Amino acid sequence: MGHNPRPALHHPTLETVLVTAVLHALSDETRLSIVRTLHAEPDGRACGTFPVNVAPSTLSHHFKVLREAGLIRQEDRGTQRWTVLRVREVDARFPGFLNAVIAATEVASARS
Amino acid sequence: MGHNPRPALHHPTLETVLVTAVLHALSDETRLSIVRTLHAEPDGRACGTFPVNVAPSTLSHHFKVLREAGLIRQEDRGTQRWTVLRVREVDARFPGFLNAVIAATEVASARS
DNA sequence: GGTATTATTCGACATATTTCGAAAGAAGGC
DNA sequence: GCCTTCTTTCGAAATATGTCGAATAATACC
Repeated sequence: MGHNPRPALHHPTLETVLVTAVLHALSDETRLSIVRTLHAEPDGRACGTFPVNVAPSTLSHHFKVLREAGLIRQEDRGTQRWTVLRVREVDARFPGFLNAVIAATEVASARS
Repeated sequence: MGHNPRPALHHPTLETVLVTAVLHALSDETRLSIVRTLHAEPDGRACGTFPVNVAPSTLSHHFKVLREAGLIRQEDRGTQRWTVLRVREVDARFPGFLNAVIAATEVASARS
């Protein structure tokens, strides 16, 4: 590999994450859309493949907020950064929360 | 009554409220504390009785955010403004969501 | 009408957050 | 080593948000 490998990403344990940080992370339209997409695709996705309308730098910002809120796990695969939702960990920490949020967004988009 | 009664407060129907607005409303420590307090007291409370540490003007701001997110209902009783959580309406619109959020905060405060 | 109580509004300030383009950087292929 | 691909970082700008004190305003009591 290269002589300066990318630094390892920090993934906080769910126990250290504030409830308000999680709620804040999900209160943004773009981040909520990312989480919905990942919830429907347990195998995850590469950064550049999400159906969102923001600049790549803004997307990096949003991934960072989600990662620091403990909602996603990311790892590098070649030039791509792969993202999965930390469903089990979030469900263990906040039982029923993620499903309720996803369900709430589905009602909203069904009405649109 | 007086000749200039206070204008009626606007309480949006839950159908018109964005999921992100609800999540945003709850992503603040003070507002989350208000919602927890109200969840435990279905009869509601007067504005000045909540165990929070902010100025009255800031509290008014937070009540406004919660009201506009459709989470609380407020009415005037003499010089007091009474507040209740709109539990049934929120549960009807976002089944399981409110309980999951409250449960999440209880885990958090149990760990403190 | 004056006073007390309760709460809001107003305006200002500080901080937080979202956004982007340009530059930078790592991995991979040739 | 160069080029391509993918993504991040940096710095800046705009917007959003939380905070407060002072002033305002309605209700209630006398």
